[in-house]
Amino acid sequence: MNRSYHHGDLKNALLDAASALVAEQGVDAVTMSKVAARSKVSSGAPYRHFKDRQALLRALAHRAAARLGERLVAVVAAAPDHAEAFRRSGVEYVRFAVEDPASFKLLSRGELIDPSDLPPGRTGDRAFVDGLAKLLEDTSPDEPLDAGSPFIHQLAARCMVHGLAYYFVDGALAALGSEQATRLAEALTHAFGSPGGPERFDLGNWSREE
Amino acid sequence: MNRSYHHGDLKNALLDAASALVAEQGVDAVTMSKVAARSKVSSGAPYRHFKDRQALLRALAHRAAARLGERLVAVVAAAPDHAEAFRRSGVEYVRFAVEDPASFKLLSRGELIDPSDLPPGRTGDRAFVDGLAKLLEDTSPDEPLDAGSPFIHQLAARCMVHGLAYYFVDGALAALGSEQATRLAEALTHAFGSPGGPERFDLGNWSREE
DNA sequence: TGTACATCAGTGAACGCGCGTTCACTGATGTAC
DNA sequence: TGTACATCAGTGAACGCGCGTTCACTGATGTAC
Repeated sequence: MNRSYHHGDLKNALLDAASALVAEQGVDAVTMSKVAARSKVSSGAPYRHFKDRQALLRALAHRAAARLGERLVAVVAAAPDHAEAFRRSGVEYVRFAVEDPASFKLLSRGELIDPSDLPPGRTGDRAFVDGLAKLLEDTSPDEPLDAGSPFIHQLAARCMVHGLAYYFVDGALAALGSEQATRLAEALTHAFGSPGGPERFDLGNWSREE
Repeated sequence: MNRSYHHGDLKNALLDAASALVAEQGVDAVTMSKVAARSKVSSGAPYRHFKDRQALLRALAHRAAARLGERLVAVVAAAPDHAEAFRRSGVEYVRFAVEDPASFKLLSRGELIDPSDLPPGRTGDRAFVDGLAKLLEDTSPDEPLDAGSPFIHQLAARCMVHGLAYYFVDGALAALGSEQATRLAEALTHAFGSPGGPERFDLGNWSREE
């Protein structure tokens, strides 16, 4: 924790600088030079802590996933029942996005997430996608899908909160301010009860096949 | 339309090449060199048709907005009533995203859209955001928002289809294939009737203050 | 406490590369008579 | 139809720049005795 010489905690300072760049200009604007300059170190210094640019971005995404995971776990733990846990997870997802847009953007870019070292909480995601795929397989393409299926229900909720978060972070609703995001998230999620399935959204962690 | 020498239609060829790059590697991967190389012309040739890189990207976004606009107009025209028009617009939005992911990605990046030269169809967007803002103002922050409001209803629908489109284009559901996107969009939008408001989603055109 | 040395974190110059953009040029096309 | 000339689209070399990454270095810190 000393900050006299040798910076003290350059690794986290670099991550913070990179995070700010993501929030301001997007993932592609994260360059080693800019990250180093923002942290007031020379251009070579980051390589003492990260093998290369990819490693820094991965570490950043990993930190983002951990932050989202912590928030969702806390919200679920405080909820009185599954239905409320599910609903509040959705609201918390939107809050996370507007309060930490850099993390949200990183998690939306699946290619940065290494599935092998994700924090607890994402276990249910692959199962959800698999279940959805199975539902699609088991239903004839000509028949409408079962609107009462928990998968359809949960998908609708996930899409809704993700879309809302997206509009606030990168879209038309950014001008409204973050408190309004929470209010709208409350309003939208109240239309959805618990599907009786998984008790969390876990939205940010959906992995993508590469 | 001759293609002997002088390429014939280089302008559109450049846009197509850029579009392919967006779909494959994202907006930031669009470089003048790569666009020129894909079109089999020298690196300076694009400057006969576009002032600079920004101009090319803007033209691309403009073309994307026009394509979405046309599709939505056609779908609305074919619908028997407002409720169906609204619902089918949502489905069409998802279909557009999976069939032309490059256009979808471009339209999601508001900063590329010049509001002054958008195709017909986006007129309602600013009104929608304004109406939503007014609803938020008129309601005390401590009171829940009116769940029956057409604004809340339409917002929920817009967020849902945008989220679904996003997951198919850039996220966890990409592995499922585009036919499944349509089926899921049908299932999700059937839960929503028309709010009695605007008869289209116009989702891709929300402008952003810069 | 004091000295000697190993370890470590940050320096700053250097590299090769791909980028956006410019520009004098060349060769095909369109037009006037 | 044929010639002369203006227009236009694409060429390819060149530029300056910021990038990711490397590396010999330096100076602070930690440790052994």
